[in-house]
Amino acid sequence: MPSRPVVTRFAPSPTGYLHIGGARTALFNWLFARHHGGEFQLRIEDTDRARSTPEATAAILRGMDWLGLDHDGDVVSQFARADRHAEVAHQMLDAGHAYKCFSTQEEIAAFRDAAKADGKSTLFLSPWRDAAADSHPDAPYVIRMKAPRDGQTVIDDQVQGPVKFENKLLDDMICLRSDGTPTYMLAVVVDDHDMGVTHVIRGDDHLNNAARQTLVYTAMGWDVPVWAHIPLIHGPDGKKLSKRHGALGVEEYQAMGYPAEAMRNYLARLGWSHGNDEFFTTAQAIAWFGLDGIGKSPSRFDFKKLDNISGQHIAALEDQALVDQIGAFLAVTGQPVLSDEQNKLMLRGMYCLKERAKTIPLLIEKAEFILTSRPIAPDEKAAKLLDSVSRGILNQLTPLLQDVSWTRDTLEQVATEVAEANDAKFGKIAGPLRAALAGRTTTPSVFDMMLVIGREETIARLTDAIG
RNA sequence: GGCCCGUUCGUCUAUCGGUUAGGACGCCAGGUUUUCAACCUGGAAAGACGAGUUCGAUUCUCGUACGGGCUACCA
Repeated sequence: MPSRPVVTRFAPSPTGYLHIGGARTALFNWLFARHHGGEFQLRIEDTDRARSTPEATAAILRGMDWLGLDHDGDVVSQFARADRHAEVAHQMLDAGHAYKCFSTQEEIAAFRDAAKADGKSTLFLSPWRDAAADSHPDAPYVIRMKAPRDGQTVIDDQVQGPVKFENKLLDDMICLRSDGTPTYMLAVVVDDHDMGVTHVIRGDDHLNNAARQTLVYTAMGWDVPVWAHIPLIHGPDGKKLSKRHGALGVEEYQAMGYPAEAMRNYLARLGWSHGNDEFFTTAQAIAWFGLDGIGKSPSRFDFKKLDNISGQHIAALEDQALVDQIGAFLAVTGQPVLSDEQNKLMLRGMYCLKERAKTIPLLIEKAEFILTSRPIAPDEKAAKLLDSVSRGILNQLTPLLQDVSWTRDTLEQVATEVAEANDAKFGKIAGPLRAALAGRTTTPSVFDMMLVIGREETIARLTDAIG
């Protein structure tokens, strides 16, 4: 293994939002770099000018930022390095590793159509590969790699194992287009080399490309990076993830209220494992992550499991961190943020909220009794519980609350006594109490609510309900 | 069509020739309970198929089937 420090990179093309598969690829690269104390770099592959947009770049950056995948150094624009790519293409040309090809796109397309019709290989063998310079016409040309026609190229992939490719099946890929711009195939190699990338961790849709790219490394005399091609994430139906599966962009997950910590945990677990560990912190993931833990088969995205993991993280997060996350969530989703007073109450009540929510919005829903204010308008179900009999019992309870010590034990004792005095169990008055305090039928424990909002507010709400 | 990769409970996965094939999510049943959630106990649930190697295959090899990827002057 090289003694060079580990350098990984995530290299998305800015043609849309950061999708969930890309996010996982980024996460693996990030975890690997952090595990080794190396660098994680970000490169935007924007050489396709027609499809690249600054909006997409911004969305990718936002997604990375939300997931907490911080990169080292500046964001590299592949397009900005076009001159360097052209330089390398010409170096290969000068060294005899590449050649000028004057075949037009129409000629090549016609060849392929014919080959396809005949059921023959569509591999295009340029007639210009060995043409003498004095036979070159004065016409536009591309620079093609002069790939070896014999032997084989082996990709020693850290996930897939050794993969062999017959060189005769590899085409002379275009490095520089006829307009002088570089192709991705060339640019990716030049950039990875120049950026000092030691480990290329990417989707296995690039596995075939790795063979042709290896040829460029070899031609230039550069070190070939360590390859790790990870399986793609599939949709619930096992097919390739696509828009019809919904929720593809990471920002949508943010908007659904999954904590970033939970997303990192779930995404890491998708295709990577560390024994039977399911729930872990980011710090643990960094400590444990390695290429040998990556599986070889594609995995499917499962919201049920994400929900579960998310719930565990919410329960485990610090109260203040959760209050902060609620604030961030509200801001991102364009909702009014909480007042200082509400935040204070949220912090005080978080202990009885966080054990029961799988996502941030669910957490907010459970906190309705904190966020609401008098007079409380009970919803339909709650209103039903506040019948005359129940109101009568609450009327007995309310004055007793005036002087008891405001602790869970005494509140529970008083409530139970009132219930028994009415020949009922506590369960009988829990519903009406809940309805009166929150105006809802699903809330935290009634005693927890009383403790959080305090004696004065409790009595006021009960008095309102008694009417 | 050609090349490449993959295939363990419904899902995510453990297993690195010898296990009653383990865990998690989900599901079902029961328990607890102050609604929801949580929690506790129990349960159903898997090696795609066929050969071969071996004393012994989920594990190694080959074939088949199925799924996926690539096959652009896209990335």
